[in-house]
Amino acid sequence: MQITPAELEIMNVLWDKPGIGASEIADALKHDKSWNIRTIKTLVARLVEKGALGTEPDGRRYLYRPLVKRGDYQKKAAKQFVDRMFGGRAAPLVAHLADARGLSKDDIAELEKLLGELKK
Amino acid sequence: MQITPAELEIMNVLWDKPGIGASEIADALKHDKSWNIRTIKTLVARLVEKGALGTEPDGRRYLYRPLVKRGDYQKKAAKQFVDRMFGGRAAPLVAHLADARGLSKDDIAELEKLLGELKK
DNA sequence: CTTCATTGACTACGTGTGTAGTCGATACGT
DNA sequence: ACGTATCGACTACACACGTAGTCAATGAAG
Repeated sequence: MQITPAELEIMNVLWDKPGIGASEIADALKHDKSWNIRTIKTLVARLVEKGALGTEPDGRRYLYRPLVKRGDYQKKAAKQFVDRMFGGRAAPLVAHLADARGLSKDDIAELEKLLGELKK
Repeated sequence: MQITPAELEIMNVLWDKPGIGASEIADALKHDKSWNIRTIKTLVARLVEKGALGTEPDGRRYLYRPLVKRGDYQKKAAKQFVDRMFGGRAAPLVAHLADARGLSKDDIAELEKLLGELKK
């Protein structure tokens, strides 16, 4: 189930707020993206075709809802990315994120907690 | 500087062994990928066009060498990926990797060391 | 009821990407 | 010297992707 970057924007909206129609998706994206409603509908249609979204009739329109869980997709994508870019090693990835100031103090604290749990 | 997944395979070979020609790249990839030498040459040509690879004549052929440092590219790609998939938060990414068994004991130890340094 | 907006279905189109073929020049084996 | 393998340059082509237009039906607003 390949989801492209543009499609992912749609998925993110629907993961946050499942069961809305195309125009509501457009509203949710209006501030970050300046996508034509047509563009959004095309992306949604492709996601339905791919099986990433399910439809539910609501009058003369559809409501959409993710069929893929956000966490599942993230997990798969993360593994793929690390495999491709870092030969499967996670540590260098984290090092780079730190270096790119991608890690806040909170992140670091969270990671420490995580590692504590993993060691058990 | 956009590098596609297929192109990245080429870059990985050249980051490991800079200054080789197209046929040596083909040799290095022969076991994992079954790419026609033409395909490899096309990918290499595109990378040269993009400025990701430099050329150096060697008789009637070229030797290639990365103009982009592996670490720099990894860092940029990592940041992009985390932004897109996790809204910039690294911790959930690491959690997913752990869950996908993408983290070995060594990784965990390495990450702990890393976090120790980051806290300073 | 007429007009206008909105909807899903279908179509379009430039660029990117994976995968490779053609061609003319040249090096290499015999 | 001659055929063959190989090189770089150029070309090809299908499918993916971002971006949007057309069309016929339908619903909403006046």
